[in-house]
Amino acid sequence: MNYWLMKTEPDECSINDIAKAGEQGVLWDGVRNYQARNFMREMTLGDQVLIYHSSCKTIGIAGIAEVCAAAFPDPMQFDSNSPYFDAKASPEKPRWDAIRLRFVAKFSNVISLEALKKVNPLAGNPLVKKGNRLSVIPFSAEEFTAVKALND
DNA sequence: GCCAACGTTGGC
DNA sequence: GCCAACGTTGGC
Repeated sequence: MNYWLMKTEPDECSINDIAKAGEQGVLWDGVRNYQARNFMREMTLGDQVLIYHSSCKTIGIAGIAEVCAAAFPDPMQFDSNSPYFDAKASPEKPRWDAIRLRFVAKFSNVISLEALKKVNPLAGNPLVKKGNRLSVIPFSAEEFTAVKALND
């Protein structure tokens, strides 16, 4: 079992949207960063994922989801009508991956970035570093537990 | 809306 | 392989 954090703009896909998707979960596509993609390829079924709302009014971790489909080629890279289209990708040589995420829990309150910066095990985590742009971040069990504890 | 930080691209 | 230019991210 691995732990991760994934960023999303809640206008695009919020923790509520994931909850509404039910058992089959949501398609997590559009990741166009190699480091983030490589992390997605390491994900296995049942991995726990903290859902982080960015670029919005209430920034922070909103809940937990789990991986319900491991990495597969992101269909949007082949769709010339999609903003995620990549002319350099082909079905024979896909470049980008997607996963699926299923709802696990919504926190009673969004755990704010300000609060996260005060969590000891998170010191040094890219999430709380200025200028960080990584949208998929691996978490240790200790980091995950410390975040989850803030919801209790 | 601003702007610092960052990743990617492309000329050389 | 370097690095300037550019586009994007993301907090404020």
